[in-house]
Amino acid sequence: MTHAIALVDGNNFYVSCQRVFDPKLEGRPVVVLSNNDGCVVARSQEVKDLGIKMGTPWFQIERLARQHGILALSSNYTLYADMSHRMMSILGEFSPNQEIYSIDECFLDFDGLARRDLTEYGQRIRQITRQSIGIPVCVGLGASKTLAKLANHVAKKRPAFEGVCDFNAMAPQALDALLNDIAVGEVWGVGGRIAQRLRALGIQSVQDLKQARPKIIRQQFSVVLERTVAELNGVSCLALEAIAPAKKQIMSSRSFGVPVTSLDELTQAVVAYTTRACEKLRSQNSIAGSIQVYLRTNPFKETDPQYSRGITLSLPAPSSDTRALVRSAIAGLQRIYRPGFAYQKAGILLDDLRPAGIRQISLFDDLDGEERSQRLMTTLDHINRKMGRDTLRLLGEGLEKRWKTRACRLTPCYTTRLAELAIARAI
DNA sequence: TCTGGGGTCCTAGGACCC
DNA sequence: TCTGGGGTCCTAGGACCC
Repeated sequence: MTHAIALVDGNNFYVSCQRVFDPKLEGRPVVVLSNNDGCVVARSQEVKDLGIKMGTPWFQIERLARQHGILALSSNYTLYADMSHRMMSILGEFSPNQEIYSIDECFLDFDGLARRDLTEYGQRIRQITRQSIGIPVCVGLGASKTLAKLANHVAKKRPAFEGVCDFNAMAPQALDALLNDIAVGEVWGVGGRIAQRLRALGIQSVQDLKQARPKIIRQQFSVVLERTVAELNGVSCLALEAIAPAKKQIMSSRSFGVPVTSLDELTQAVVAYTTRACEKLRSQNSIAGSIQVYLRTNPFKETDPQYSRGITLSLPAPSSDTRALVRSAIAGLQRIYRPGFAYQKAGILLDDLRPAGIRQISLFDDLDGEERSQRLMTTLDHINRKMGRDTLRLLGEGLEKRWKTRACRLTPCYTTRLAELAIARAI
């Protein structure tokens, strides 16, 4: 039996979230910038029509932006995360089996609904989501995740489909003709490099890749791309993962708002990043066995002396205690720091993660101390959840935080902070 | 002046073992 | 001149995704 898998995603998600709370943005060209107000990470349709590409540095298009009245906003991840939760819980109502794949997209399993008119069902999903939270979405359907992603691309790019495209409902010849008309680089898992190599082999369109010999693809590329070919042929190789597996690494890194030279300030930043990563670590109930610290100067400033280094330290014992991980992180930083450079970024990576509670106990372990540590961290997390992030924190983060990321165009946290609720006025 | 952050998976190659 | 074969584990690096 043919599977029916849907991919639903929010159109221009970050921009759409902003528009829900500020109607003045409707119909205007709007971009959302990455951390540090660096690059364009979301664009409204008006901006896409101007030919501005994803990832363009803001300073390169500032003049163009003034000409066309483009409004730029700092990214407000608190808002997007909250809107994402709401959207996902609405979409989850349409299938017993949902995989949340990213902040703005999820797969839905429609296998049990095979008798329904799924195109109509897709339209209903769009309508309800729009009504409930004001986010426009598109729906793609196919027999595998890869096909569902591709169908979603078609639903977005080709107005004739009106936001819903079901490959399963198309005649085989019509589908082949459509796939023949889509560049191979649009396939999920085919990035710039692989697309280039495929083209060199004469594989230009999605249809070409679908018809490629799996054995050759495996030889020339990898087992991953071989799987993609199978998926394009309707053989589902990638299962829907309704329960997100625990992360294997947890990273926290940021570019600085201003260049940083002193070990003191780098230490503050590293303490802050480690604190964040440990919160994430504990929230998935894991402990870390090792931590990597790295720092680097700004590679774009080619005239400046460059330095980039990282170091991995094994912890004396796997832990999720912020204090223990911070100790290791600082020790690592001290070993790789060199004075005389203008640093642009630092980060840490928690690695060798495993579930808390499963570990080898050694003769010298301080079990009482460990219990105290756990109680302390639980209390810390509880207070910070209740009273707001950073209510309780290590002094090592510093107070002034000159190095903090820039966000000059930040909008309010409309849905998560009482003081920043949107205000509606009746006229 | 100004160029993001956070993840995953796979492969190749070296070290080491029997 | 000739110089085993097969396995595991680890790490670094590449490619991809959003």
